[in-house]
Amino acid sequence: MRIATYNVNGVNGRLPVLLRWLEETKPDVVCLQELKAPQEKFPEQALLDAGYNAIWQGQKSWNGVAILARDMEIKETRRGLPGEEEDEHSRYIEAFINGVVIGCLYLPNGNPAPGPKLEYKLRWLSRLNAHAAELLKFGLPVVLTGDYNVIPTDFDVYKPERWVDDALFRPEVRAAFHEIIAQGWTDAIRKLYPEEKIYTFWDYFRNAYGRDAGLRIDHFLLSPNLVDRLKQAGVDRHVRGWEKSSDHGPVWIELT
DNA sequence: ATGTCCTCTCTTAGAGGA
Repeated sequence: MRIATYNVNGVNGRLPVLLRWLEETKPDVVCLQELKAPQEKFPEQALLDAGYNAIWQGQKSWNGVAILARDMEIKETRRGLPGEEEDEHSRYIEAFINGVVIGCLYLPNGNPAPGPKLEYKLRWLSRLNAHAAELLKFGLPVVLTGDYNVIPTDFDVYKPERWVDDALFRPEVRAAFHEIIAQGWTDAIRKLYPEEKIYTFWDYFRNAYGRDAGLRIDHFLLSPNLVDRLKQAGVDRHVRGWEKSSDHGPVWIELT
Protein backbone atom coordinates (compact mmCIF):
# COMPACT_ATOMS: atom_id res chain seq x y z
CA MET A 1 0.00 0.00 0.00
CA ARG A 2 1.47 3.32 -1.09
CA ILE A 3 0.53 6.30 1.10
CA ALA A 4 1.45 9.83 0.07
CA THR A 5 1.24 13.29 1.57
CA TYR A 6 1.16 16.51 -0.44
CA ASN A 7 0.76 20.10 0.69
CA VAL A 8 -0.87 21.37 -2.50
CA ASN A 9 -1.06 25.08 -1.59
CA GLY A 10 -4.52 25.54 -3.11
CA VAL A 11 -6.35 22.42 -4.30
CA ASN A 12 -8.19 24.20 -7.12
CA GLY A 13 -5.25 26.25 -8.37
CA ARG A 14 -3.18 23.05 -8.19
CA LEU A 15 -5.70 20.66 -9.75
CA PRO A 16 -3.86 20.04 -13.07
CA VAL A 17 -0.61 19.32 -11.21
CA LEU A 18 -2.38 17.12 -8.64
CA LEU A 19 -4.16 15.07 -11.33
CA ARG A 20 -0.98 14.68 -13.36
CA TRP A 21 0.93 13.43 -10.30
CA LEU A 22 -1.90 11.03 -9.28
CA GLU A 23 -1.95 9.59 -12.79
CA GLU A 24 1.83 9.26 -12.81
CA THR A 25 2.38 7.64 -9.40
CA LYS A 26 -1.05 6.15 -8.54
CA PRO A 27 -0.76 6.20 -4.74
CA ASP A 28 -3.40 4.16 -2.88
CA VAL A 29 -3.96 6.81 -0.20
CA VAL A 30 -3.21 10.53 -0.39
CA CYS A 31 -3.25 13.09 2.42
CA LEU A 32 -3.62 16.67 1.19
CA GLN A 33 -3.00 19.89 3.10
CA GLU A 34 -3.58 23.58 2.44
CA LEU A 35 -6.69 23.08 0.32
CA LYS A 36 -7.40 26.83 0.60
CA ALA A 37 -10.99 26.08 -0.40
CA PRO A 38 -14.30 26.15 1.44
CA GLN A 39 -16.07 22.82 1.98
CA GLU A 40 -18.31 23.24 -1.09
CA LYS A 41 -15.49 24.14 -3.47
CA PHE A 42 -13.48 20.93 -3.09
CA PRO A 43 -12.99 19.36 -6.56
CA GLU A 44 -14.68 16.09 -5.61
CA GLN A 45 -15.90 15.17 -9.10
CA ALA A 46 -12.52 15.65 -10.77
CA LEU A 47 -10.95 13.35 -8.16
CA LEU A 48 -13.73 10.76 -8.54
CA ASP A 49 -13.11 10.82 -12.30
CA ALA A 50 -9.43 10.19 -11.53
CA GLY A 51 -10.43 7.15 -9.45
CA TYR A 52 -10.24 8.59 -5.94
CA ASN A 53 -12.82 8.74 -3.17
CA ALA A 54 -12.29 11.62 -0.77
CA ILE A 55 -13.15 13.04 2.60
CA TRP A 56 -12.17 16.59 3.40
CA GLN A 57 -12.45 19.43 5.86
CA GLY A 58 -12.40 22.73 4.00
CA GLN A 59 -12.09 26.30 5.15
CA LYS A 60 -12.40 29.60 3.32
CA SER A 61 -9.01 30.96 2.13
CA TRP A 62 -6.77 29.04 4.52
CA ASN A 63 -5.80 25.58 5.71
CA GLY A 64 -7.99 22.60 4.80
CA VAL A 65 -7.11 18.88 4.77
CA ALA A 66 -8.31 15.87 2.77
CA ILE A 67 -7.77 12.13 2.50
CA LEU A 68 -8.12 10.38 -0.87
CA ALA A 69 -8.21 6.64 -1.50
CA ARG A 70 -8.23 4.54 -4.64
CA ASP A 71 -10.33 1.35 -4.65
CA MET A 72 -10.67 1.38 -0.86
CA GLU A 73 -13.32 2.43 1.60
CA ILE A 74 -12.54 5.50 3.72
CA LYS A 75 -14.01 5.20 7.22
CA GLU A 76 -13.68 8.62 8.78
CA THR A 77 -12.70 8.40 12.46
CA ARG A 78 -12.20 12.06 13.36
CA ARG A 79 -12.09 15.59 12.02
CA GLY A 80 -10.39 18.24 14.11
CA LEU A 81 -7.84 17.59 16.82
CA PRO A 82 -9.31 17.31 20.35
CA GLY A 83 -8.34 19.65 23.17
CA GLU A 84 -9.39 23.16 22.09
CA GLU A 85 -13.07 23.62 21.31
CA GLU A 86 -12.67 27.18 20.02
CA ASP A 87 -10.06 26.16 17.43
CA GLU A 88 -11.79 26.56 14.07
CA HIS A 89 -8.83 25.91 11.77
CA SER A 90 -9.26 22.90 9.46
CA ARG A 91 -6.02 21.12 10.20
CA TYR A 92 -6.74 17.49 11.06
CA ILE A 93 -8.72 14.67 9.51
CA GLU A 94 -8.37 10.96 10.24
CA ALA A 95 -9.66 7.75 8.69
CA PHE A 96 -9.42 3.99 8.93
CA ILE A 97 -8.42 2.62 5.53
CA ASN A 98 -7.43 -0.94 4.67
CA GLY A 99 -6.63 -1.76 8.29
CA VAL A 100 -4.54 1.35 8.98
CA VAL A 101 -5.49 4.50 10.91
CA ILE A 102 -4.31 7.45 8.84
CA GLY A 103 -4.10 10.89 10.42
CA CYS A 104 -3.67 13.77 7.97
CA LEU A 105 -2.41 16.93 9.62
CA TYR A 106 -1.42 20.47 8.79
CA LEU A 107 0.46 21.94 11.70
CA PRO A 108 0.35 25.73 12.19
CA ASN A 109 3.33 27.58 10.70
CA GLY A 110 3.91 29.67 13.84
CA ASN A 111 5.57 32.71 12.28
CA PRO A 112 6.16 35.46 13.12
CA ALA A 113 7.84 34.18 16.25
CA PRO A 114 7.74 34.81 19.11
CA GLY A 115 4.07 35.76 19.34
CA PRO A 116 0.51 34.41 19.43
CA LYS A 117 1.01 32.31 16.29
CA LEU A 118 3.93 30.48 17.85
CA GLU A 119 1.90 29.95 21.03
CA TYR A 120 -0.93 28.45 18.96
CA LYS A 121 1.56 26.17 17.21
CA LEU A 122 2.96 24.97 20.55
CA ARG A 123 -0.57 24.33 21.90
CA TRP A 124 -1.36 22.41 18.71
CA LEU A 125 1.80 20.28 19.15
CA SER A 126 0.77 19.58 22.73
CA ARG A 127 -2.71 18.51 21.58
CA LEU A 128 -1.15 16.33 18.88
CA ASN A 129 1.08 14.75 21.53
CA ALA A 130 -1.98 13.83 23.60
CA HIS A 131 -3.92 12.47 20.63
CA ALA A 132 -0.93 10.51 19.30
CA ALA A 133 -0.59 8.84 22.72
CA GLU A 134 -4.29 7.92 22.65
CA LEU A 135 -3.92 6.39 19.19
CA LEU A 136 -1.01 4.22 20.32
CA LYS A 137 -3.14 2.83 23.15
CA PHE A 138 -5.48 1.10 20.71
CA GLY A 139 -2.65 -1.00 19.29
CA LEU A 140 -3.80 -0.49 15.69
CA PRO A 141 -1.35 0.38 12.91
CA VAL A 142 -1.24 4.19 12.68
CA VAL A 143 0.33 6.60 10.19
CA LEU A 144 0.44 10.27 11.21
CA THR A 145 1.42 12.26 8.16
CA GLY A 146 1.29 15.73 6.70
CA ASP A 147 2.94 19.12 6.79
CA TYR A 148 4.36 19.33 10.31
CA ASN A 149 6.01 22.71 9.71
CA VAL A 150 8.86 21.37 11.84
CA ILE A 151 12.49 20.97 10.73
CA PRO A 152 13.56 18.09 13.00
CA THR A 153 17.37 18.54 12.91
CA ASP A 154 20.21 20.65 11.46
CA PHE A 155 20.49 18.00 8.79
CA ASP A 156 16.99 18.78 7.48
CA VAL A 157 17.66 22.35 6.33
CA TYR A 158 20.06 23.72 3.72
CA LYS A 159 21.48 26.39 6.02
CA PRO A 160 20.55 25.85 9.68
CA GLU A 161 22.09 29.11 10.92
CA ARG A 162 19.61 31.08 8.82
CA TRP A 163 16.64 29.41 10.53
CA VAL A 164 17.48 29.55 14.25
CA ASP A 165 14.76 32.10 15.11
CA ASP A 166 12.16 30.72 12.72
CA ALA A 167 9.05 28.99 14.10
CA LEU A 168 9.85 25.92 11.96
CA PHE A 169 13.18 25.42 13.69
CA ARG A 170 13.09 27.02 17.15
CA PRO A 171 14.33 24.77 19.96
CA GLU A 172 10.96 24.58 21.76
CA VAL A 173 9.22 23.54 18.52
CA ARG A 174 11.76 20.83 17.74
CA ALA A 175 11.64 19.66 21.34
CA ALA A 176 7.85 19.29 21.15
CA PHE A 177 8.18 17.29 17.92
CA HIS A 178 10.85 15.00 19.40
CA GLU A 179 8.70 14.51 22.49
CA ILE A 180 5.99 13.02 20.25
CA ILE A 181 8.52 10.79 18.46
CA ALA A 182 9.72 9.59 21.87
CA GLN A 183 6.33 7.95 22.49
CA GLY A 184 7.54 5.27 20.10
CA TRP A 185 6.89 6.74 16.64
CA THR A 186 9.28 6.20 13.74
CA ASP A 187 10.18 8.96 11.25
CA ALA A 188 9.82 6.78 8.13
CA ILE A 189 12.04 8.81 5.79
CA ARG A 190 14.91 8.96 8.29
CA LYS A 191 14.50 5.29 9.14
CA LEU A 192 15.19 4.32 5.51
CA TYR A 193 17.60 7.16 4.68
CA PRO A 194 19.49 8.08 7.87
CA GLU A 195 22.39 9.72 6.02
CA GLU A 196 20.84 11.37 2.98
CA LYS A 197 20.00 15.02 2.50
CA ILE A 198 16.26 14.95 1.84
CA TYR A 199 14.01 17.98 1.43
CA THR A 200 10.24 18.20 0.93
CA PHE A 201 9.78 21.98 0.60
CA TRP A 202 11.50 24.64 -1.46
CA ASP A 203 10.45 28.27 -1.06
CA TYR A 204 9.10 30.15 -4.08
CA PHE A 205 11.63 32.89 -3.31
CA ARG A 206 15.13 33.23 -4.69
CA ASN A 207 15.10 30.18 -6.94
CA ALA A 208 15.17 27.94 -3.85
CA TYR A 209 14.34 24.81 -5.86
CA GLY A 210 17.00 25.51 -8.46
CA ARG A 211 19.57 25.97 -5.68
CA ASP A 212 18.19 23.00 -3.71
CA ALA A 213 17.77 25.34 -0.74
CA GLY A 214 15.11 23.17 0.88
CA LEU A 215 13.62 22.03 4.14
CA ARG A 216 12.33 18.65 5.31
CA ILE A 217 9.03 19.48 7.00
CA ASP A 218 6.56 16.90 5.61
CA HIS A 219 6.83 13.73 7.67
CA PHE A 220 5.49 10.22 8.12
CA LEU A 221 5.30 8.99 11.70
CA LEU A 222 4.69 5.26 12.00
CA SER A 223 3.37 3.36 15.01
CA PRO A 224 5.74 0.61 16.26
CA ASN A 225 3.69 -2.19 14.69
CA LEU A 226 4.16 -0.68 11.20
CA VAL A 227 7.95 -0.37 11.17
CA ASP A 228 8.54 -3.88 9.83
CA ARG A 229 6.03 -3.23 7.05
CA LEU A 230 7.93 -0.15 5.77
CA LYS A 231 9.52 -1.12 2.46
CA GLN A 232 10.18 2.10 0.57
CA ALA A 233 9.86 5.86 0.93
CA GLY A 234 10.70 8.91 -1.11
CA VAL A 235 10.03 12.44 -2.26
CA ASP A 236 8.66 13.08 -5.75
CA ARG A 237 10.86 16.12 -5.98
CA HIS A 238 10.58 16.47 -9.75
CA VAL A 239 6.94 17.52 -9.24
CA ARG A 240 8.23 20.66 -7.50
CA GLY A 241 9.85 21.58 -10.82
CA TRP A 242 6.61 21.42 -12.81
CA GLU A 243 4.83 24.54 -14.05
CA LYS A 244 2.46 26.00 -11.46
CA SER A 245 3.81 23.69 -8.77
CA SER A 246 3.19 23.87 -5.03
CA ASP A 247 6.15 24.95 -2.89
CA HIS A 248 6.08 21.41 -1.39
CA GLY A 249 6.85 18.16 -3.16
CA PRO A 250 4.77 15.00 -2.60
CA VAL A 251 6.24 12.51 -0.11
CA TRP A 252 5.31 8.82 0.03
CA ILE A 253 5.88 5.52 1.77
CA GLU A 254 5.23 1.97 0.67
CA LEU A 255 3.90 -0.54 3.23
CA THR A 256 3.67 -4.29 2.64
C1' DA B 1 13.52 44.38 3.55
C1' DT B 2 13.22 41.53 -0.19
C1' DG B 3 11.96 37.76 -3.09
C1' DT B 4 6.92 34.46 -5.02
C1' DC B 5 2.52 32.42 -5.15
C1' DC B 6 -2.16 31.47 -3.45
C1' DT B 7 -6.88 33.21 -2.16
C1' DC B 8 -10.34 36.69 -1.29
C1' DT B 9 -12.37 41.26 -1.75
C1' DC B 10 -14.86 47.29 -0.14
C1' DT B 11 -12.15 43.05 -7.18
C1' DT B 12 -8.58 43.56 -12.01
C1' DA B 13 -4.86 45.94 -7.00
C1' DG B 14 -3.95 45.17 -2.58
C1' DA B 15 -3.98 42.51 1.69
C1' DG B 16 -2.92 38.49 4.38
C1' DG B 17 -0.69 34.18 4.88
C1' DA B 18 3.02 31.09 4.02
